[in-house]
Amino acid sequence: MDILDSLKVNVQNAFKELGHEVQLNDIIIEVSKDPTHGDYATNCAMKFSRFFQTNPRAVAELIIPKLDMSSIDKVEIAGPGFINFYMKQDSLSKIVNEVITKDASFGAGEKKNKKINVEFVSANPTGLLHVGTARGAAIGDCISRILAFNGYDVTKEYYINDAGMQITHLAESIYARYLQELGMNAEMPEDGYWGDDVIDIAKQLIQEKGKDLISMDDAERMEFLKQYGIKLELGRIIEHLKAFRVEFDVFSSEKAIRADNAIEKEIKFLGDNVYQDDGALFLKTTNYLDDKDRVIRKKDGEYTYFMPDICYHVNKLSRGFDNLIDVLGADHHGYINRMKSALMMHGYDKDVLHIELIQMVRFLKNGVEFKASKRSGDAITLHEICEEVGVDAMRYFFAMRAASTHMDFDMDLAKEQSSNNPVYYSQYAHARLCSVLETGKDIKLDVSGSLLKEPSETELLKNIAKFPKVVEDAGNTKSPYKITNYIHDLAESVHSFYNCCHVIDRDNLALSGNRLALCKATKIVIKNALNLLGVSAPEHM
RNA sequence: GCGCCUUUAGCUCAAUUGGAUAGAGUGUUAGACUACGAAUCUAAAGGUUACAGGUUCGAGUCCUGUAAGGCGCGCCA
Repeated sequence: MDILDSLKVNVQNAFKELGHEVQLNDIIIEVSKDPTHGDYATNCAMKFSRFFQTNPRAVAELIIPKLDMSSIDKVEIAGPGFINFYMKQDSLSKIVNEVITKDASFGAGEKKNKKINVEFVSANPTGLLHVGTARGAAIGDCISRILAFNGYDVTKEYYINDAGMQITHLAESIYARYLQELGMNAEMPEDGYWGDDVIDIAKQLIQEKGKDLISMDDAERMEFLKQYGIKLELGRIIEHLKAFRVEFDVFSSEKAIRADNAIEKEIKFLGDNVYQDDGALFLKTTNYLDDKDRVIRKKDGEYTYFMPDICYHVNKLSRGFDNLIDVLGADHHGYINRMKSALMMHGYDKDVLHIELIQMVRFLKNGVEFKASKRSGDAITLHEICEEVGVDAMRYFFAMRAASTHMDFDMDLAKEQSSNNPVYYSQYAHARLCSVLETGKDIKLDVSGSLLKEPSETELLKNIAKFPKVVEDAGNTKSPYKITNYIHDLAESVHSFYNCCHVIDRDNLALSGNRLALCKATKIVIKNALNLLGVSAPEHM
């Protein structure tokens, strides 16, 4: 049991002796920011003062004599009723051995035996991925990594919209380019895709098939072009995502979801929730969370995108997932209650589906907003920006802020800042530790940590001990930025420690062994944390 | 008009989910390498937490109202 948990249990037992049952989760132990407030503190005397009909400080007076002091050096009451803990040195320093023993698994949560499906990116395969999707890709991937580390069984999934109108437009665009490349007259369709990628596809098509397509009948050619286009576009998307260190476990196709009359069966299942009005079919989502009923089949007999999406979500749940997470752009927020309503018609709780909204990123070029669209083909691609800025910097940047914040991405700054980027601050801490360990590799490590007494050493010990709690919190709140903030704090205490404590002293091998062990433990934690963000932990920079 | 998100230091963001003197980065100013990596460190300055009320031992955080910005409100996806 780690130091924070044992303090919680300690406090819980003290309450029990006083005749009050308190939930472990309701006891908050915080790491004191100010050293004059001890190492750790709890507000529980204030929080539960109502049990005792007296003021918080008096409650603290009651609790303190009941505490088990075996790992605590000193306790004091402060301010309005905080209880500050001053820990015995060895109870803090034993974390060194624990981290080194657990190594890559330090910080990991216990197996939860729960399956979570995280769906993200899911961009239409009609062009290259642009930077706008990068934030969702980074955050979705980080959430998946964090949840997996927390002990959940995570499946990363990509939904391919391969049955809608966009794909038809893609096929038409490819054919127009194909004819043009063959020197014939052809106009691009009105809703066509003008990017260079479509021209590339047309060229490749000519190499493989020559002029064969011209003689095909319309329906056959259309079907062929759709499949061909999807295959190539999706192939490049996957390739670029892989370069961004994002890989999926499952790809689901809308076409496959629609197969076997799945939609008709679903409508039958929805039964009384479906009604006809003005020639269209509506779903009575207002019976649940929505403020408006939604059309599922248009007057012309076509289904709206909402309908197969319902089938898709039901399909995911039928595969045995306990929870679904969708990572969506904030412009889809109207979609949340509608989808939850549909799932509630299946008897699911509204919370089986969590939708993580990613706020828009505004791209600035020379200080001016840069609007780009995929259709016109002038969008900046994910691939381009990765090459210019670097994957580590990109991922760190997107993982740095809460998903709900509207953020600006300044292209010029991103490039120029590369040596000034916060990611290097954290990576440098790791590289520095590696370097020290290399220099002192002949000195025997002392994992007892018994000689670590400097304030900057204590600070470091408390910070690495906190890691499992940070991971848990980041998982529960699906907030990668909490990991990023933590890494920054940790790196700060590393640099601070490094500057005031000389690690390798050949005249004091005992102390050196202690400090090298601390370096090793810290290095492990930084690496584990960076890994949750998909950012590398270099040994040299 | 309705709904969602946002508003905290000059700028970009935190604040352990209601706790102690609201913290980091960046920018500004002043210092620190003949020791393990100066992509670093140590300081200083910078705040009426958009505004007005309310709830309580205690509010940046919760409630009500106001203002500003973004995004939605389609038988598009």
